[in-house]
Amino acid sequence: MAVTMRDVAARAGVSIATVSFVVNESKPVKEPTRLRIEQAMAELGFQRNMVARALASRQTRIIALAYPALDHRLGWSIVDFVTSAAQAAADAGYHLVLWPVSNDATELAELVGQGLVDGVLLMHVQLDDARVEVLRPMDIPFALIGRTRDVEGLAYVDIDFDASLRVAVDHLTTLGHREIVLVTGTQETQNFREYGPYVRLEAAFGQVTGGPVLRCRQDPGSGRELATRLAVEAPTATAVIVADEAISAGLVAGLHTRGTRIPTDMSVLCILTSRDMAAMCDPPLTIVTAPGVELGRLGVEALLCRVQGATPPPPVLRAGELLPGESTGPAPA
Amino acid sequence: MAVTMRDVAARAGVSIATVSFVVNESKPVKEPTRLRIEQAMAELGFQRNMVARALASRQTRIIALAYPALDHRLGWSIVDFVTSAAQAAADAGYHLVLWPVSNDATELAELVGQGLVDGVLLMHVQLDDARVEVLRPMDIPFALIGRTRDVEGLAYVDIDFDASLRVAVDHLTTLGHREIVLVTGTQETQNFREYGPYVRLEAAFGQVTGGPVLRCRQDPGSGRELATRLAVEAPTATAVIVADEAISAGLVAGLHTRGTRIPTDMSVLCILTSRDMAAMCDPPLTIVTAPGVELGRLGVEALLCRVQGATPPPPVLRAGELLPGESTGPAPA
DNA sequence: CTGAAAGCGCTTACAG
DNA sequence: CTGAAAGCGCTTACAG
Repeated sequence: MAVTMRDVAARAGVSIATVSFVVNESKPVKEPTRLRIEQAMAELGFQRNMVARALASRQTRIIALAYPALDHRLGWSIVDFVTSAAQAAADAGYHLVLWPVSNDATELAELVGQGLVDGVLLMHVQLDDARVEVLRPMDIPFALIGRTRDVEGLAYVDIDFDASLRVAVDHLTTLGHREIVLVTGTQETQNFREYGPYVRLEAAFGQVTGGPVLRCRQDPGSGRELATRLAVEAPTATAVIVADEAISAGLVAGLHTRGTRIPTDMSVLCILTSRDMAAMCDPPLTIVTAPGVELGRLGVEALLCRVQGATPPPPVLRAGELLPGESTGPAPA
Repeated sequence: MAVTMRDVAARAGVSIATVSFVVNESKPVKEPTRLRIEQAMAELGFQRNMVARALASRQTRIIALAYPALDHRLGWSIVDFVTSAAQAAADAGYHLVLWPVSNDATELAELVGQGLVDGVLLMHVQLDDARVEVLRPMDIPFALIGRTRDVEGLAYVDIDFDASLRVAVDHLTTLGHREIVLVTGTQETQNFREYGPYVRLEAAFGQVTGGPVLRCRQDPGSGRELATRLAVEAPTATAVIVADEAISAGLVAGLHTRGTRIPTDMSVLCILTSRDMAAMCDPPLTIVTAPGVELGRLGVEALLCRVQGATPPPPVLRAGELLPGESTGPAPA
């Protein structure tokens, strides 16, 4: 039913090999021959069968995005990230398939063993990530969005947490704040520990300020309750840096409810989030952006370099940038 | 390098056909033979090559989720939806690939022509959707999340907008509100017109209340400005139903800034959004939920019925349910 | 119940 | 520059 290379070859009076050469531009073909073939293809509406091509060439041109569907709450900025990764793949002639895999990683091995994908992109990487150890010996190219403790030999793109955090702290200290709290998310499940972003932000925060860290479940309801905890556990703090989108909006709402004025009584800065998120709060939040769109594209590009055997690009770290809103102001006297 | 059926067959002393029969359980195989084969598979760590299987069986077991990446802003509830669709596909032994396609639909025809997918799931359906017309004659199964004006012969799952809106309006009228405004999003691009959800909500709203409709760009910043428009264009309204997540949070923040008290001066209800979204606002919003998780699963199931040639399930409409928050209250006297 | 063989629609050495 | 042919790793009538 579908038009095959055989049909095109017959119509153009050539062999299917020659058709393949022009379709793939894989070998020079004489002008007149090429024109005949191209015309035949156009007339018949030929489209090459990707599955057959995949089998013969040992390349599916599909890459997988593995994300731990169950073990970690997906933030909203994930939308930008995934969209941009899918688009970057499409631009390079690849397809992106979504693999919701549990973090125990055996599932990942099975999936890879099916031979359906040319490479795997891992997101939500933990410091010691079982998935990396599974993939390493499997001779399938992979790249990380995020990074493990030991990144020797790995292809990855990640946020520059040190720089991002410094941007946030600098902004606040310039405003006169001396007692700053950092809020990160909790590790929620057995299979999910030592999430890179939290560990690295906390480490950077410890170095720069030595201030206290509060951990909070990653949902707006818990963020709301955090307003109370903050008053109890860090009564003298004048500013808070929140490292999770879901928490921050809830926190702002919770502070409101308690009658804490932002930024008069308390400055709030949300780190690694989006402009839209900022505008949703009242007052509009000061944020340090999450480079999600950029990381999606860079991650796919890094992976495709490996897939295509090109020299892998050096690992990339991207810092977020400060977008001043109205949720931060001078420290109270 | 990889273990093939040929290897397994050799080791078990059978033909590859027989191996295939046990792998697929497609024909009865005598107990002892089956055991030998299963042992051989285990010893060799055999996994069948999905690409070869796809070529031979004419089924890739991949389904595509086509979403208009550029023409429409993705809401946050999309995360639940996509995750649930991917999971439902995985549960049924299928993979979900993301296709960011422009709305002009020729791209879609090309992608389908590649023979990579067994079926297509369309989201963000417009009343007259070019993609549906492209797909109809292409003898590839497809299903819609949402629905066109004419649904004759189509497989779809959608929100029950009439019922969902009625739930919202009932809640407000019970509280004594008589002047209610509906806020929907704008159609932003040439390629994107008459978005089903807005058209249907507006129609239902017209029938039930006859009240005014305001349209707003779908981002929190515009939602914020909407607070002012509301005062000008519907000065006597005491309640507003907002049909977009991005707008609603901005609106609440904007009302705050203007000094409008919620719900004392104005009740705000967000329709078709999530519990998390509700908790992010202050006060926590009263909402009618978006059945995103459920629709993701149902959409995949409807599509797979068609793919597998089963009798297609009857179209499903799901209403959201009311989750009372603190953003709605008695109408001011 | 099991096997030999054709075939899915391509790609890719190898000849010429 | 072009073609005949093997082969990618399976599935599936068709025999037996």
